[in-house]
Amino acid sequence: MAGIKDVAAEAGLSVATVSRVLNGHPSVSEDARRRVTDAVERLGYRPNAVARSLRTDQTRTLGLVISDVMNPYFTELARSVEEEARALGYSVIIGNADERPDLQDHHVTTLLDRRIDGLLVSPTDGGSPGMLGAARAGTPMVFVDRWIPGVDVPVVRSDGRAAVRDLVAHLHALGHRRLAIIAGPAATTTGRERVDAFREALAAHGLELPDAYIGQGDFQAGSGRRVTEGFLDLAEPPEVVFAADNLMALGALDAIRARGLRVPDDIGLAAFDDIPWFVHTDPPVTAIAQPTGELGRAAVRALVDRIEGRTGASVTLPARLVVRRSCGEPASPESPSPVRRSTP
Amino acid sequence: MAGIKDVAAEAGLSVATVSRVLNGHPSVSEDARRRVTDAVERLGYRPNAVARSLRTDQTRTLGLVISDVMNPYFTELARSVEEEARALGYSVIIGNADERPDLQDHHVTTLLDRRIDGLLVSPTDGGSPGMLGAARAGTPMVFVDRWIPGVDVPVVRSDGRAAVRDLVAHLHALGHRRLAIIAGPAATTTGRERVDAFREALAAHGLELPDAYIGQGDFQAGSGRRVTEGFLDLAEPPEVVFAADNLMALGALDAIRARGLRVPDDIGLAAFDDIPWFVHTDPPVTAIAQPTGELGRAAVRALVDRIEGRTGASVTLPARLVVRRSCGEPASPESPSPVRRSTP
DNA sequence: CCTCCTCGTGGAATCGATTACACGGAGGAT
DNA sequence: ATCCTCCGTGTAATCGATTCCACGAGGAGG
Repeated sequence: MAGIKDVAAEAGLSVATVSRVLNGHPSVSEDARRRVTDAVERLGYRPNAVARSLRTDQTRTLGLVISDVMNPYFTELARSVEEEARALGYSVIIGNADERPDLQDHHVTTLLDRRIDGLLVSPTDGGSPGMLGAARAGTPMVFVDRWIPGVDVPVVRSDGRAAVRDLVAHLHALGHRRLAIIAGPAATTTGRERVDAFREALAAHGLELPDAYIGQGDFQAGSGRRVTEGFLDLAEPPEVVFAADNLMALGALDAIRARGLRVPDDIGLAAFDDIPWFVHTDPPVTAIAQPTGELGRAAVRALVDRIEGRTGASVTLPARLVVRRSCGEPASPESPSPVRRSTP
Repeated sequence: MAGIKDVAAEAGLSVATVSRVLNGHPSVSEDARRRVTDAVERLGYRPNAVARSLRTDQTRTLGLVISDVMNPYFTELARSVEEEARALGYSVIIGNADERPDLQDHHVTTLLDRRIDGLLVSPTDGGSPGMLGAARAGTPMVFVDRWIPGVDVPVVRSDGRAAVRDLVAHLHALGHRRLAIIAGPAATTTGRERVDAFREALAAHGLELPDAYIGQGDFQAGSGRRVTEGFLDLAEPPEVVFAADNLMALGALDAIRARGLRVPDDIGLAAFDDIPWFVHTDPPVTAIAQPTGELGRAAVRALVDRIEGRTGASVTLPARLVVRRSCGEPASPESPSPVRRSTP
């Protein structure tokens, strides 16, 4: 492949001048500029990004370490991250941690070895050594969706508290009193937060959240199924199950269907994270929707701010409730709260 | 960040020896080896992959340019590609072309600029200039899922011909005669192939595929909706719609529901590409399942074979029909063909 | 006419690794 | 004792870019 030397030879100039033309440096004559661009054209020359990165100590690349690519929520996040990064002149390398701390660390170290300019992470657990090390070492970094308390890194996330309150109000208005939750891993912030918000919202209606109604999941479909089976085996099963992510909701749907039960008549279902498929499930699933695309874009902007020496602050965006039919039809036509209803 | 020189100083040896230890070169004394590993440990040294790549002219990185990350089929493909690559000691950089040739070219050139060792592509269209150039320039390359005829690059894909025959036999046995298809872009091989296979299978049953029953889609949900609306507006609408991918099936479901029609009573639906959500839609969707994970793994193996100087041949794996309820219940209890039935 | 700036350009150092080659010392063969 | 071989190690070239510094030409100002 042609190198900068070949271009210089072809243009009859030095590599220094060629480099200056390539980087839009002002002090180059119009004539030289033309000869260089012509030579580049003729040779089909493309600069070697590896060599350039070595010299300039920047790769114009962002690392994104995600908990689980197969989760549509994270897929959408990854997509918006890549879009915004591209708009800002950066590439993105995605690492899929699959909810495994060891894999997360593997990706973090690999990305650091490649000298990415900044790191976007939605941490799997309370903080793997490699990640903490990166944060301490001063690698520009931003947490997205989940974060690690006590680590001084901006967080871009959405606050589901209000939406969970809306959800509980909606369920309460529907007459449901025994509400259960399939929680995420206690080591993740989103895992804990959603349970807390749920419990709080319940309390506001004078309801309790007994331990039997808190199932421990891991954000994967399988755990949603297992936990739901446990709920259904209870002497007094819950009237509604709230899954803390969309994959566990899918598992819950599995378990319910396997028993020959029907949603919402026999048991209601709601989920955190809205996805296109929830419109088409049987029945359509009531869910809490995060502004996923906006989160991804905000995270990239915050990270690039840090990289380029600006401040790059934390961002929190509200989630909102999307009512569908999986918890039962409202008895009265009016909405239980100022909440948008999706088209059926 | 500590460099190899710092390690050499710390260990009281030359950079050459340090490098030899790091790369497991045999001719190093046990003593030197220990002193180096100790120094590495103390300094928390990690080799700079950028510098290493510049010198060795290999990045141990694969590029994967995918048509659409939001499509669960490609997500799963990407996941299996990354897994197999990791097992073989390679990283993967994913580029999302979003079914846009210009974006595809953007990613191909970016990846080439970064000097990736090999390229995995599922081409969006008949072949963008950058991609063709890469193939001609001798970049190790493998097509996955889709390919470009006339370009000498191994192809890893699945053959849906037999499964489509099974599907048509199934529909025919159910009594359906007016069968329509939502085709993919004619510029893609999968777009054309699926229509051809469908038409062929129809012919085997003495059925025709009139032009009015071929809708032109683009593998995105929106086109599935539009095409389906067209079908429903026909004086004699089809009894079953076969979508050439899962996203267009989702769109079809939208369109059908918007008219207040029911599947399968009013109209049947089948899709190419099976995904977990099809089990939970209303009703569960009959689909043709590709061995996605195996495709991704085979593609990586073929590509790495090429990179490392071995041959790396094309691979074709069969797809299979998964019968669910979206085309109607079989009148008689026996299966119409030797086909697996999924659990309801 | 001389001096001083500015501008365009080229030479060469540099980034952090790998690796060809040279070299010194130890040990075996003669 | 001499020579050869082999082994472990170090010196320096190299990969392909960027960029500091020096240099020469040409114009402005004295």
